[in-house]
Amino acid sequence: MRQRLPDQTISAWARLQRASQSVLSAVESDLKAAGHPPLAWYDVLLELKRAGKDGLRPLALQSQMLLAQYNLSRLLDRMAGDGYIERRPCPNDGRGQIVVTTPAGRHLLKRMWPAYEAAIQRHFAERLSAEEATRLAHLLGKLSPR
Amino acid sequence: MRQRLPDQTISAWARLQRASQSVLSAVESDLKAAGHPPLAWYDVLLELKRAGKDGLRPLALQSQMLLAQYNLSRLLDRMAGDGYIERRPCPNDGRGQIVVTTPAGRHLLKRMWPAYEAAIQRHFAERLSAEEATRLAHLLGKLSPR
DNA sequence: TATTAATATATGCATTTGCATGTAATTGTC
DNA sequence: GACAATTACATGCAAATGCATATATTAATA
Repeated sequence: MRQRLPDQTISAWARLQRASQSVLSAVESDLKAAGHPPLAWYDVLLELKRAGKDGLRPLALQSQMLLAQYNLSRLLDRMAGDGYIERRPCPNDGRGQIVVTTPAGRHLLKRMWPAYEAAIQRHFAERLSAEEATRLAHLLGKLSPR
Repeated sequence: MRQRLPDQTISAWARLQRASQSVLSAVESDLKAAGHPPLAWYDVLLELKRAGKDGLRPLALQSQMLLAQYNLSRLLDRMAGDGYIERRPCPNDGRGQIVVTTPAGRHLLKRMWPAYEAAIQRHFAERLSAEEATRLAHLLGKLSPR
């Protein structure tokens, strides 16, 4: 321990816990109320869409989403079980897979967005000015890998 | 849906998810590596300590920690099982309880702090200047209840 | 003051997470 | 090019979480 933490730091830390907990669970709750699957499903589908035709290796999804390997593996199980994604063998690497969205998955992504956008608006965006959002994004960017 | 979300807002939102996930799990992991219970245990003990001699109703802890009622109930089960807290009948309200720390609980709070402080330093504080921490605290404060 | 509604907390059961480890393929080394 | 080490992903089992509902008590109403 090099030095005692200053009060503003402790306060920022406490608020990070509270704010993320509060906003994330409110958004999750709105999604569920609209009859949709959890946020993580949306995130997976979005990453896959961004990745395009070739899909993504689970490994890449993992580091993008900061999800534990076994959690992603089971999340993909569930999403594949519901027909939203497909696992394909990876041509370059026999151990790996390529994950791609199905048409149903791409459709789900579209269907979820209105509820998701409204939830972000209600629980997050509404509480910040444009400038505040920019500053917050900048500060939070310092806290996660790359 | 009143309006499309601006890009900075979406970016801030995405970074809130990533940053909180990244930092919280890193801190949890350091605590566990040091042989300590999860963060939530520390939070409970700290709130109880702040509340002083009279302890707290679970209801109060719940809203302070933004924890679901059943989750808090079971968290208290575990902590009581390990002897860190005690549930006492509530004099004013026969339905309720008063939760207080035991000596072992107060001791745990002290023992956990060095590892916790170091983890906050390493994964959070180190990445922000004092001024940035202040600004971050201010912005995050807008996002959670009161 | 019965009776109904609301509140505080607990709990059975299904789902999810975490941990440890398994399996199969690939890479590195000699 | 054989063999050990590493990597990618899966999985059995225990713990935690979420959901629905139960139980006991207090507050509200008629």
